Amino acid sequence: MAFWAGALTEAEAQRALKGIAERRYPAGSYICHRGDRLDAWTGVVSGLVKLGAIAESGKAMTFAGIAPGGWFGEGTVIKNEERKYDVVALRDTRLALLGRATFDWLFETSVGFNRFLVRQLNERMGQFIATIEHDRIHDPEARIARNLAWLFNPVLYPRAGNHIEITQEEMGLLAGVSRQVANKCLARLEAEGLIVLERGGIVVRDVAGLARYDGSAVGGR
DNA sequence: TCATTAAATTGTT
DNA sequence: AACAATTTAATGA
Repeated sequence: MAFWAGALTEAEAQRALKGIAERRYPAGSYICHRGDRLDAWTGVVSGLVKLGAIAESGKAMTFAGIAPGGWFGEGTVIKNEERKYDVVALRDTRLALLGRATFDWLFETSVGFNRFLVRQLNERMGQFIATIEHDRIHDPEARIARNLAWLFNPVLYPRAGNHIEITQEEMGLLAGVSRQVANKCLARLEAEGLIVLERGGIVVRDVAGLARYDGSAVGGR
């Protein structure tokens, strides 16, 4: 089961399990649109989803990519408001949905659950701050690097290892660039020793290096 | 186990 | 966007 369940007591975990439903989404489908009311805290069981929004200017913006083991939507559930972003399945995806009633119960009852939430919110905050600091990232290579680093955040996605299964096409969808550009950028990042490319996957050698990548580092332009 | 084929992914133009 | 090259998965002898 989900790793946050480890922070719960036996009784809490059992009740949480009963409140969870699972749904499947085919690749490319919208899980929900901005403005929808989806009263569930959502976890990625398998697959890959993207949180993002379309600005009024028409520019697409990615807030975060969520890999298996990642959970999102707690803000929407806690504040009982509409979604502030779009959620898209980048590939065939299975989601675990924790209903509002159960979420509220855990929120009121479980110390472990709240610890987990605070940790998660704090980590997200740090991620956004880092994004704002670097501001206006138009360099596609830097965007690829940042999105990759997000996927390897050890707090948000506590998987073991430094390998992720993701195609270059999916990487491009995440960063908002074409597959061709993603291909070139990844090749450069590999040349700089930050990552190693595999077929259908990427091995990260230097997560910190990716996180602070600003396009002016090594081979910079 | 090996050969053939289909599908997916990557590298280029 | 289209094409070629490469790798993997599936199938059947």
